Amino acid sequence: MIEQTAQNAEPLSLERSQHAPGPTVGVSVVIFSIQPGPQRQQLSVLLVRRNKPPYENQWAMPGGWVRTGEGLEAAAQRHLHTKAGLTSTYLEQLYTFGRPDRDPREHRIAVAYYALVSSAAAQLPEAKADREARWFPADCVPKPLAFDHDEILSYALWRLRNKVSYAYVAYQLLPPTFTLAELRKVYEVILDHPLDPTNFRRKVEASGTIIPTGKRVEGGAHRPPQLYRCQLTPEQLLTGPPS
Amino acid sequence: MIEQTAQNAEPLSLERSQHAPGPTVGVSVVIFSIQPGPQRQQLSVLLVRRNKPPYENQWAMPGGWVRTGEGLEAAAQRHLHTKAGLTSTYLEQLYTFGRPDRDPREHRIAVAYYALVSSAAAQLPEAKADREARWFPADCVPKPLAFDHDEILSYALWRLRNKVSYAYVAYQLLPPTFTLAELRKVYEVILDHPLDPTNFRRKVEASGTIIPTGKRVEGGAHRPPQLYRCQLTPEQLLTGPPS
DNA sequence: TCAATAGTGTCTTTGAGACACTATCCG
DNA sequence: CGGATAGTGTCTCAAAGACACTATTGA
Repeated sequence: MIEQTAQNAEPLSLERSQHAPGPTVGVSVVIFSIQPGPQRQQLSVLLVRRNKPPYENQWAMPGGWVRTGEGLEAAAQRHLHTKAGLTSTYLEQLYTFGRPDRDPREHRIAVAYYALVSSAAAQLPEAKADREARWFPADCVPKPLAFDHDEILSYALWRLRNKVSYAYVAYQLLPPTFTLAELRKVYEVILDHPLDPTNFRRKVEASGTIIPTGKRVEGGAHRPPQLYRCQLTPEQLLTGPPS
Repeated sequence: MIEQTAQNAEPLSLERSQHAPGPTVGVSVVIFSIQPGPQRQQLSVLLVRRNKPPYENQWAMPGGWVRTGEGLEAAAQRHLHTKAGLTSTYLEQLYTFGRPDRDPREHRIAVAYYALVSSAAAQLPEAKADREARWFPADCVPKPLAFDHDEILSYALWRLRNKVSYAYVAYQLLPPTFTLAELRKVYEVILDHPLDPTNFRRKVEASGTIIPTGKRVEGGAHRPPQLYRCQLTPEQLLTGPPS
């Protein structure tokens, strides 16, 4: 913890407030979405281009300071919104990166979050699109990223791939109603391998997390699939971190 | 992250360095060990007693400042050593707690770690034992703990119970050689329910993480069990966090 | 009718758990 | 020998996966 437990009472509080302010604190947000790629849907990450040193012109995950009195998640949401113009329904703390040399200017720790954004909500503001902010396929980002962001990204990918296989997070990447094929596609894109439609259907139906809307998709050239929506019980929403 | 990406360039860096220093940073360490209890072995947590406000005389997890230029894990190790007099073979980042009001004095974030200490290495220095630092059964700590440490502890417990069921971390709580019954006991104590000795043996043997030493325990009143030691491959050591 | 996707039924394999059984030690 | 713990063999059951099959649409 943070407070001293006075045995070994080095005069740390004094020392600290006057001479050693300690590391500063920021947040970084890895923003995931499914975006259309050259061939097919791809798991993508939103990056912003830095326009000042250090790492000028390199791409980085959006982020920034945490203000005094501001919660960590609130700070992440704020930067998500101001830097990328997006709002996310799902935000989860990833890991805190604290290597003293991760920022050449000073010792700053970064509390990293990752966010899931549905394709529908993933439109970038015109003003920023392409020049200042862009979606990149998650396995094909312009390396190296600024700071230690390559490391942050690869950990986020690892975590998302793990999480998707035991928690109901994939829904966050889809619009409110979706077909089973679309849901399966999300899993396939994240896990990067095909899934058996039969068994996938059985498993998802058995989980009780989707309910049929009764409606069907119209206008396709084939048999129209049913539309489902997601309904998670409080337990299924439990993501793990403290309540 | 931490650096601004100059679009939306509010003059944050200036503001920050002169007026708003942002939250300060500390670490907290939840230290686990298996300790003998009234009836049997128990999963225990090391707590230290605070001897100054705030929360004077209440129990808390050991921890303290992160120094400028010091890595987070190094800070955790340092406080583990100076506050509790222990050394740990296993230290893993848990979560970062940042509620602005978690410390009544100022906005401080706590990067929480948890440590596993073998029973052999869990002896507290005489000077501290009982008065300043003590092992408590993990499900029976003196509530409320200082700050938000109840929340940190319950999350650490949740995480340890999860982790033990899919990763090879239990060995960290045992001496270098151990019997299968001892290893099983560790699992039973953490998971808080009995395990079938037969199936436990099969599963552990199949995992290939233990190798028989050929030696046996002597002096028991019954058939002497074999001693094993643990050998983890690099893959099995992978705990998840970034390499 | 055909191509293509939606959706069903069923077999096999695998791993977890239950549990009866044998082995070996001490006193 | 008897009590206790170490260690083995085998059955059952449930979930995961493979895959052949039927259903329904537009063109």
